[in-house]
Order: sequence, then C-alpha cells, then structure tokens
Amino acid sequence: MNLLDIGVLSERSGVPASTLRYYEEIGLIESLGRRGLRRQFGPEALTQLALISMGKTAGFSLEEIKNAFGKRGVSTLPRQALHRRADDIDAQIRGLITLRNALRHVAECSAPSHMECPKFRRLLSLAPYSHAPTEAQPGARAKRK
Amino acid sequence: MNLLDIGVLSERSGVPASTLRYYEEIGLIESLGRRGLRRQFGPEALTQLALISMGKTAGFSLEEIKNAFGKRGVSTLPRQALHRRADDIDAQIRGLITLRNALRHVAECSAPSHMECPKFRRLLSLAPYSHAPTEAQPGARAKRK
DNA sequence: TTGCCACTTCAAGTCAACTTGAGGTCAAGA
DNA sequence: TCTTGACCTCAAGTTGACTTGAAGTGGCAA
Repeated sequence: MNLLDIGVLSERSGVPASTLRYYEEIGLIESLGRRGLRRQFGPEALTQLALISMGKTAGFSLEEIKNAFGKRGVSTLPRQALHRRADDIDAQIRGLITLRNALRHVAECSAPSHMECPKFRRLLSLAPYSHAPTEAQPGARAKRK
Repeated sequence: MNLLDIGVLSERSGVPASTLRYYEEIGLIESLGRRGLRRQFGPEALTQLALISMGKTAGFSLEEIKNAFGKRGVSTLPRQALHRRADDIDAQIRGLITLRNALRHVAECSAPSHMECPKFRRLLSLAPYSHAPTEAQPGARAKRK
C-alpha cells in the first residue's frame, strides 16, 4: 500500500519535513503509523496539506484551520461558524480583486503619484474603510508568523 | 485643514496607534508633520492603510507592500513585477474560491469524515498539489508576523 | 556486517510584526 | 496652578510559525 515517508510527502507537497513534523506535533495532520522510527503518511495527507495551504493563504491561523477541518476532515466548528468563515473569505476575495486592479493600474498608469490619480482613487474607494469610518476590518488577522 | 491625530486615525482605520507608529517607523506610512509632539496625518493615510490591509490579506510582507505602493503611492517595482504580483493574486483568488466552497460543503455535508466524501474530494481536486506532484506553491509566503 | 543516510527527538534559535512598559511632554479644562 | 489624558520615545517582550543543531536510531544495499 502506498504509504509515504516524510521525505516523499515533503517532496510532493513542497512542505519541508521539519514543518510536517511540526504540523503533526500540533495535531494538524496525522501519520498512520511508523515503520521503525519513521512516520508513514497516507496519500490523503496531500489533500490535507493542500487544504492547510489554502487556509493559510486565507489568513487563518493553524489553530483555526485545525478547528475548521480537523485531522481527518472532521470539523469541530458549528455549521454557522463555518458559513461565517466562508463569508469572510468572500469579503477577502472582493478585497483581493480591488488590490489586483490597483496593482495593474500602478503598473500601467504614468502619473507620478497614484494617490493623486482619480482612477486609482476610484479603484480604492471600493476598499474597506477607505474613507468612510467603519468597523474594524472583520476577517483581519496578523498572519505572523 | 482636516489633519488627523494618531488617535483619530487609529479609530477610523481600526489600526492601533502603536501599529501606526510602527508603520511610520519602517517607512510604510508618513505623517505630514507634528503639532507639538503629535503626529498629524492627512486623510489619504486612510486610503493608504486600506491598501496596506489588503496587501496583508494577500499575504505580502510589509516590505513588499512598501515596494509596491510606497509612501505616496509611488512604486519602486518595475511594471513586470507588479503584473506578476497581480497574477499571484489571481491564483490566490482561485484558491480562496475553492476553500470557500470546501467550507460551505463541510458546513452542509453530513458525512462523518469529509475526506471520504466524493463531493468534497472533487472540490479539493482543484487545489494546488492536491494529488499531482507540482512545483512548490508560487505565491506562498509565511505571513509571520 | 558495515556503512550510509534518511529519518528520529528535543531544545533552542529565528523572524516578522507587533505590543507593552517605563518614563517624559504638553495643551487644555477645573 | 494643578491635574488629566492623549500623545511621545526607546527598549524590551510576545506570538505564531517555523528552522536549526546536536546527538541518536534503524532499514537497506553492498
């Protein structure tokens, strides 16, 4: 049966072995057992890692990712919380579209300062709290480190 | 003229004053001057902060955001690099859509383990390196913070 | 059976991005 | 004049997410 050594999983996923050990340590992924000392991972670990990667991209902490998807795809969060997460991501997608448009504009516009370019300002007017006082941004998290 | 005290800017943007000072220290934002000891910010700082917030959401480091947009909206990056960033963001948006769909599925599907649910697996098959060995994810960065 | 080398553990180190704390300044209201 | 309270600086501390290093283990090819 096609179990994967940590080195193989690392190579296929692009995630360093040290990180995989760390992920297992904090309960984010699971190895199916050991051969000697060596962890053996099932192929679903790859899917799991893809999910983790996307969750990180979305700005979730490893703790949140763990809660949302669990080791074996079992969520510890109530349905409503999951939908809220999804809503956050929707908002984030809208922000990213704005940002992408702003970047493309900066790449093409020849104005010396984009802050004074009306087109640029219009692009950004779609951004969170760009001018109107609003609540602190909802899905914001630090992505530190 | 409507200059903003750091406290006001903080309140309107949702960004802590300590963070605003830190951002100024690393050259990410600029105050227009001082009144006594106190920094005075122009209203464009709000737009600037919105941009920074979106950049962080996209997983860029503060250094990269600085390079892409500068203090006064002046980029230090060549056109091509900016378009590459935009391309990265496009990829990220696609990933987020997948993740959102996965979350909505987990919220609704009653299968005990989603990893074994064919619909879930199909959703994830759109993810980076979900099964096929590919390059390490391109736009991935640690968001450490 | 020897030797290699990919793995193992565990503790400590690193890094970005902030946050906190101590001690100080200053304008305004009581 | 005195006291608040919002700001200031600067150094040190914190946090999450890893990474590194030292010292050890064990499967497998020669």
